[in-house]
Amino acid sequence: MQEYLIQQLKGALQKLNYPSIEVQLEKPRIPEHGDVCCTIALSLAKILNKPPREIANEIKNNLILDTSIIKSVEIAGAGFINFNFANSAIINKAKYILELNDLYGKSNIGKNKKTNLEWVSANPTGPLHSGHGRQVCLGGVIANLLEWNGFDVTREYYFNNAGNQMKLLADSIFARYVKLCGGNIHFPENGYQGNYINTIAEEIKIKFGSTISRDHKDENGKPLFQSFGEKWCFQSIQETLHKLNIKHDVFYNEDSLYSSGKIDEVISLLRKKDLVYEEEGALWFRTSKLGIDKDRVIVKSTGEPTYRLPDIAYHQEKFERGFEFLVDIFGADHIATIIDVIAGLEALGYDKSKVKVIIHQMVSFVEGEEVVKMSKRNAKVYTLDELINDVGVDAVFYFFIMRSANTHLEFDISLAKKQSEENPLYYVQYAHARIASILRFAEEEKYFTSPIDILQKSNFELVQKKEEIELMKVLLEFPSIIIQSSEMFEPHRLPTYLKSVAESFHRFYHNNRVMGEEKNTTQARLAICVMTKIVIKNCCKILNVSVPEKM
RNA sequence: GUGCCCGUAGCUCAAUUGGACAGAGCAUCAGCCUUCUAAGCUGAGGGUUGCGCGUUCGAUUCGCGCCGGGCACACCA
Repeated sequence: MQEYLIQQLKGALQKLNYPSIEVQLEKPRIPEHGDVCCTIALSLAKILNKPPREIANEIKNNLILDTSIIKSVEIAGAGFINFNFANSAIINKAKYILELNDLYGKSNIGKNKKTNLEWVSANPTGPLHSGHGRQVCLGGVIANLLEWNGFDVTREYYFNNAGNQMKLLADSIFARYVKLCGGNIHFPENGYQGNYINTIAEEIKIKFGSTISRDHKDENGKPLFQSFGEKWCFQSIQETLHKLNIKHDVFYNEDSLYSSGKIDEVISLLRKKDLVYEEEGALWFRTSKLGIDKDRVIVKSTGEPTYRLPDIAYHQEKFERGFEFLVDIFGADHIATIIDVIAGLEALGYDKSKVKVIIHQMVSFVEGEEVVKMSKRNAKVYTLDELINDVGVDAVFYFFIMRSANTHLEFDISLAKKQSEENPLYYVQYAHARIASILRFAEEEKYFTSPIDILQKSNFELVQKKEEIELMKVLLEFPSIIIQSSEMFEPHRLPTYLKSVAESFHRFYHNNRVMGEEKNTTQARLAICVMTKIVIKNCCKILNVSVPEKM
């Protein structure tokens, strides 16, 4: 329908000998302004030096439109051209929803582009905490969205199990272990204080007795406290991800960047471009040459690189593995590093438009009036597991995705827990359950309920009511919502859209009885129910939210 | 102090990538169940989009300057 209109508008412009600027259609906010509108007359006004309404009128007079597709054309406001679609056109298009079913909403704008999405990437020093949830969910949904749009997505997790942080983990566990065994040693400064450290220490005590030393080796000859701690933490992280139905394809260890020589390679490449220099025993990256306020150290005087260097090498390595598009998701607290990494990549000759970095703002949790304190300092960490236990997987996804990533998110735990009308998740799920209930009834009454049967055997002429048409219009927006959300990396558009679907459905349901009307009308309305169910189901699938048959 | 993000109804947030009278939910108030799920529907009130300039036919959206909040500013990751 839209393509048709654009063609006709282009034709009219040609006839009028107007410059052929790009014709775009928009969806007006207010329904009275039509199903779609066109602002081309406004854009042309300046070029042609003519009042926009006059231009709009000329365009309108030169349009030849099929009335079975476009019902009406109106000039309004400053020079908007508003169009209304004919019901028959809407109905015909809506039939595709039944035909496509599980595939409805998919596109191929990604053209199979090899895409790497890296996220979560927490180091194995503890369980995921609730704040990680935002990133976990964002990445999960964005990966799904990209796949729905035809990208070839590899889900990747980058971790570092070397260095000071792991030693600190081991020291922390050992200190707790000694305490459990009746001894007393100083707990490391800045050590990890979570309760899980105790848990790990207890497990070690049970398994290895109470007399092993700090440098006790495991069966592979590695320091036991570190390797045990790492394994424990990684397993915890993976179990949490598993609960959320998140599966990474690749776990990439930072270590391989060193063993493969990638790190040294990056240094020598930067050196060739005169972007590094030595000072006070450290190696500095001349970021000030790249539009950044000051230079940064990339290799400490101890010989260890800072995180920037492996991060640059890692991104380079991803390109070398053949990825055409890299997507990273980071919390706002990483903003400074990303700028350096991108600058580094650009300096090495990579196209920064092939790297998309999504930065999400922090999350605060509230329980009723109370703010849930999250502190790494003390032992009171609200873990992601606890959050999942408190509100369930569906609410975790829905609430984290519901808001735009670049604003601070307030996660209301008590609201997410509530099994009541206040909870926006239920509004959507309830619509699905309602439809499922109607369909169960319809099956008993021997109506067609499968999409294919309905498509072939229903008389769509009988769909005439206002709420029926309005609902179909909303359902027809789905594919473009998916494309927009993906192109803009804004999955929060999905819950917003779902709400409008549920709203239109509930209104339709309230004003029109499905079962019990004349038989053909009943069948036609069942068709609308099935279409709606398909859209809710497909959208929820991307969101990782379940669609209950009963509530 | 410097960089990034945010500021929209009492609260939590939208706003189609610059469009028409800025929209929802919650909360408040008033209605609707003998019928397929009332976790629903209908209506009412509630706003100088933090403030001020500027660009534009047109600004919540873009630019500049203030004010307020968050995050980051290590030879930590």
